[in-house]
Amino acid sequence: MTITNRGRHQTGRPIAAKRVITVYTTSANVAERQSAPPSLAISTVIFALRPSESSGRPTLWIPLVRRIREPFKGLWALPGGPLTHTESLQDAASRNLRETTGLAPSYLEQLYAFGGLHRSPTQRVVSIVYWALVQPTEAALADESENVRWFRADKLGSLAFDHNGIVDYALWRLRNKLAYGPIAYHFLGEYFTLAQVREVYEAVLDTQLDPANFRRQIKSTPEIEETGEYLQGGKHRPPRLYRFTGRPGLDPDNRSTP
Amino acid sequence: MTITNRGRHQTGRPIAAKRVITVYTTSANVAERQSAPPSLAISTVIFALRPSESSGRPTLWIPLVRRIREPFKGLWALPGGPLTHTESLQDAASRNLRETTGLAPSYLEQLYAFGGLHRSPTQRVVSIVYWALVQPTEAALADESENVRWFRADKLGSLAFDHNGIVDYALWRLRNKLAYGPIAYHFLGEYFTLAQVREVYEAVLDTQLDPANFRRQIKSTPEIEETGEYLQGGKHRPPRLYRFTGRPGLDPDNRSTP
DNA sequence: ATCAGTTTGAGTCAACTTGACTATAACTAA
DNA sequence: TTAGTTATAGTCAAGTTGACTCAAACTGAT
Repeated sequence: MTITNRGRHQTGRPIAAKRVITVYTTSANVAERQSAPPSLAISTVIFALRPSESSGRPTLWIPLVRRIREPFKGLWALPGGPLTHTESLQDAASRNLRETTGLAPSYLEQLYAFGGLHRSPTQRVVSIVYWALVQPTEAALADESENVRWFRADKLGSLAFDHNGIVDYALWRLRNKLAYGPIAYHFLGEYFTLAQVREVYEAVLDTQLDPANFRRQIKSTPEIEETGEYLQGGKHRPPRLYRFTGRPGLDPDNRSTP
Repeated sequence: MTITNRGRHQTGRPIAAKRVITVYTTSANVAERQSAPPSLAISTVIFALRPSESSGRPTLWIPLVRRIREPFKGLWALPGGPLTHTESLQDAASRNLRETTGLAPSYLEQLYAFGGLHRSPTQRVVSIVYWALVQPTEAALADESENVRWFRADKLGSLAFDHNGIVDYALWRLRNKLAYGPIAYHFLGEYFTLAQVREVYEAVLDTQLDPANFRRQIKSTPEIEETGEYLQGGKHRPPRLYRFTGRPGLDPDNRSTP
């Protein structure tokens, strides 16, 4: 939509009016590629917390899939795929996530539409990228195979296409949202202690936070609710369990959902 | 890009592999439409400050274009058009802006990719929407015609497609950015007084702000610089002129530009 | 039973920020 | 010269933040 004009150059639809006949094929030549509309793909940057091998403390991990064909055959890339006609962008991201990693996200938000001319050497592709958070219980069950593997977010190596830049941007966004919005809870289960929330912040922002000040700040946010429950089993005073009562929504797809 | 799979269901490219032959035409039937890839359009929400007719104080205005064909023929819509193959998303937005309104934006940022299934009654369209700020000197020169007209942002009436929702979201984003980031200056020229900055805030946020407190806060931001110049000509003490020294960049397209 | 070790959770205090408000400065117009 | 207007500095109380102290409540070892 959004096809508008002043009655001079443009004609209603993007390509329609010329009655272009386009043959898509994997070996399309340059002329054919130039007349084809840019392909549209959906990708997702998925974040989960998993214990680091060294320290055991939670750290940020991202699942990637290995490319099994050119371009960038053999390199790791973000999970993604085409957009089908019967699903919205967010549904496509969701489906994609499920198909490649077996995961159901607890938070899913559009990140950005990447459409630079030379993102792929073979084709003009516009990628609409989402970012997702999954809970550790989910992440532990996630499919892992020869072609799907989890990586520490700070040790990714060189990825296919412009995916390193996309991950950097997703990380920036995640840190930003964490600092300003109630997002940390989507990394956790329904009940959690304030220390667990702090561990999320410490892992994502890569800093140490003062426990006393942190709990004061978190407790002052309205989206969190005390329960009467306590987490037993530690070698110390049992911490109280809390529950998240807020709703995610900020972007247009989520804003109206009640 | 981002076409990845586990070697089972998917095949490299979205549609390519089946060697589909697709005929695009304005009267394409349902079967043809379903096999065509979703069309990609670029639209822009353009904001400028113009004096209100009633009070004379600056208020937010948006240029719209009239649709000259179905669907929604006769209704007002956001300026937009197709994405060509030789331009990036941002360039397409920029060109579009220039072609429909004659404007050059002083700020341009991606807003969101809208891709709901039923946004257009005739076609599946994914719109990548940008939002732009233009300076009032520019806005005053802007083309206006039978099919291009400026509207007050708070009095738009019913627009084509889902454009009312898009404008609402753009407004929300503008207000957010204004509150947290150095964005107000893009509504103004190179030199400005602190009172002018305050007028921008008051117009966009639709509130009254205390002049003394406002100047204290603004002066504490590093992106602003005192000049030795003063604005003469008022019926009062001449205010000092300031200059904006920061850079816009936050999203991936702008982050690296030095 | 008691004690050492741990984390939870409340509280204190100084530095800083914010909103409401006062006062003076510097111009124009009458 | 004076009234009107906005610019700009400053004060003060309330609220927030970061560094820090300390008691509470558990476990495990002695």
